This record gives sequence, structure tokens and C-alpha cells, in this order.
Amino acid sequence: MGDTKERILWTALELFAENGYEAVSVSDIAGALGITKGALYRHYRNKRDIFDSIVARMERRDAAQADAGGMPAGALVDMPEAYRAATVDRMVDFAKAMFRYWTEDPFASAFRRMLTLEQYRSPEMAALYQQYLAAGPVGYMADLFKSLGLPRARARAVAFYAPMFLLYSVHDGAADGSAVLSTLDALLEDARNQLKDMR
Amino acid sequence: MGDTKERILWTALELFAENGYEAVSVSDIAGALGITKGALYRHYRNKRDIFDSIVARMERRDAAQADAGGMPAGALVDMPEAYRAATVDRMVDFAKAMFRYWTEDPFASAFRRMLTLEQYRSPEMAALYQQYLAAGPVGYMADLFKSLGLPRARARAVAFYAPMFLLYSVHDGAADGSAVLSTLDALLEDARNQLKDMR
DNA sequence: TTGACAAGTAAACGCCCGTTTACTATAATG
DNA sequence: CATTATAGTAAACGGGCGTTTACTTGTCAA
Repeated sequence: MGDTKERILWTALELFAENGYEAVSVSDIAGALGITKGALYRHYRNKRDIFDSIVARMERRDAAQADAGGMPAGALVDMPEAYRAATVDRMVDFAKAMFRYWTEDPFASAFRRMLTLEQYRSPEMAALYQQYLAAGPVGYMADLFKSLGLPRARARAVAFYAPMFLLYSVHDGAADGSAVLSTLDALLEDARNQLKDMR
Repeated sequence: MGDTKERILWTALELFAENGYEAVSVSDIAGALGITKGALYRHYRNKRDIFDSIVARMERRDAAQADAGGMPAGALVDMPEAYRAATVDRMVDFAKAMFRYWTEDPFASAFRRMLTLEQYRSPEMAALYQQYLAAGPVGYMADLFKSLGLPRARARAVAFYAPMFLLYSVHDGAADGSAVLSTLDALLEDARNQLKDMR
């Protein structure tokens, strides 16, 4: 059955997210699953293979989510004025969904924390971290603001995305996650009104 | 001489900041300094002792900096209107100095990255991370906004601090740090004007 | 000049690492 | 029913881990 292979992936991800790749031993993973490490090597070539499989899985998930709920992928230039408000609404809703995804979805949450711990270890990890969580979202939103014809698109994108990014960390350290969520809600509603009232 | 002990501290900090505590071996630290690990144990009781010394050092530095350039430590309630503008100015300047400190000061920058990598490993590390970089600064700035009599102090604090926090990460992954700094400058000037024009 | 001490080396300690090997059940297939 | 594959165990492999030990320098005060 492919079930054990899947359980190894999830268990390893959880341990990597808490301790970092190097700090987690193959015995730790096997032990948490109640199997021996020999059994683990029936399913994965080596320890690195588990990590790579996690990253590949996230890439598949991300592609699926982008297709599904996603935002327009660009080329909103010369968009009719009438649609601007609708686009702003979609941006704000998308941002809320994005926050819940990275904090509440078990895989995405653990993956985010894992990347956070690995971001300085190699250029590859740095690129992944930036792409998923830092410069990537900022650039994406800057493109959106630019396509809406707004000036200072990059600064606006930073101001829009930054609270989400900060609240990821606050959420991780908070006993009550719902308070964090309502803080974000208030800020995003501010942004929604601000962007709509803009000429 | 206490020079070797000091060099061990800095080298270990740099390695911890890049790879995380567990991923760095005592041999790595000694090797980077061109000494044997036996020599290292003349200066520190064990590996953990090096880490603890780094944290203690940061605590001393932080206390010193807070005394020196710092902001008023609270109790600004019923502050005369005339001083509000001055306080806002000091807040913005303080924020800029804070950002430069955590990105450009070698010790603070490395310490910030090290904490980022260790934040999920124990409640103690989580508390340190929150205190220095996440909930701590937010709470501090929320108190300031509250003492200025502004409503929605916490949301305001998040909006004010979040860009700095995001740009720490963008800065870490950026080839050109000065572009990041000018983005932050623009945002903080916005905040300065916005806060001053507020009734 | 001698003795004490501080700083460093080299090697060994036991332990755990990631990985491989030999072997054992279990279950599906011809 | 015999066979073949799958999933697992237990033990061993070489190597690196954090730490300790025994020994060698250099420095400097008595």
C-alpha cells in the first residue's frame, strides 16, 4: 500500500517544520511512525528524497490551488473602470483565503514553517522561500496594482501584503489564533475601502 | 587573551544564522577559526554554552540600545497635542534606525536570522523570537499609538510595523539591499504624513 | 631559573548518524 | 501449490558527533 509512504511524508514534514531538516534524524521519523528505519528505505531512496518529495508535493498543490481559486494571472492593463472595484474585492478575498491557507491547512502551514527554517541554507531554499512567502507574493501583487493603473505599485504591494506576512509569525506564536485572524480582517477591510475610494 | 573566546562567539553566530544550531558541528566552528575543537572547550563548557552566550550578549546589547536611542517607555497618556507631531517623528525615525540595526549591524542581523531558524524548536526560542521580532515590536508600538490617543491602536501598530518585518526577509533574499531600504523609506514617509494629518 | 598557569594539539571515548545487508513474514499471482 | 513481490525487522557498516583526556607549548611572576 502507498499508505506508509504517505504517512512518512507527513510525519517528516511535521518534524522538519518544528526542528529543521538537519535536526531530524531518520530514526526520529521512523520512531514517530512506529516502524524501523529499514522499512523507511523501502519507500524513499534516502533522507533527501523525503524532503524533495515534500517540495514536489507542495508544487503540485500550489499549481492546483492557483488554477482553482486564483487571481487573474496578469495583463489587466486598460481594464475598464467598472471592473476595478470587482478586482479589488477579489484581491482582498484572495488575500484572506491565502492567509487561512498558509496558517490553517496542515500541509501548507507545516511547509511554510519548514521553508522558514531552511531559507538560509542554500540558494535553492532561499529561492523557494522568497517565491512562496516573501518577494514572490509582493511582486505578484505589485503587478496587480500596476495593471490597475495605480501609482507606486510596489510600495502599495508591500503595504498590502506585509500585515499578512507579519501575522503568519504572530499566529505561530499565539495561543489564540482567532484574535490574529480578526486583526487581519480589520486591516484588509481598511485596504478594501482605501483601494475602492482611490481615483 | 579573551580574543579567541570572542572570535568563537562571532563565528558560531554566523554559522548558526546560516545553518541553524543543530546543523553546525563543534568541528565546523573550530575549523572555521583554524583551531581544534579541544581548544574551543578551553573557552566554553559545551556547544550549548556558546549559544547561551550569544543570547546573553544580545540581551546586553538590546538593553544598552534601548537606554541610548530609545523611545519613551510608555505613559504618554494625556500628552499635550503639541508634542504629538514630535512623537510621530521620533517613532518614524526610531523605526528606520531599528530596520538598519536588524539588517546592517553584523551581530543583530546574524542574531535575527539565527532566531528565525530556531523559533519553533522550543517555547523558550519561540518567546525570544516573538519578543525581539514579532509580537514584541507590535505590542510596543500598539502601546505608543494608544498613548497618543489613537483608536484601533493594535491594527495601526501591525500596519506600521509589518512592512519592516516583511522587508527583513526581502532584504535577506535581495542582491541589492539599498532598493529595499528605499522602499521602506517611502512607506515610512507615508506613515509619517498619515499619522500627523490625523485628528 | 624555575614553576605555575593558560592555550592549544592530537587522539580517543561512546554514541548516534544515514545507509546497506540479510533475513522473515504476508499476500497476490501463474 | 509453488513462486514472486512487497513490507517489514534486526543488525551491521563507516563515519562524524559532542566531549574528555593526556600531553605540549609559551608566558610570566617568584
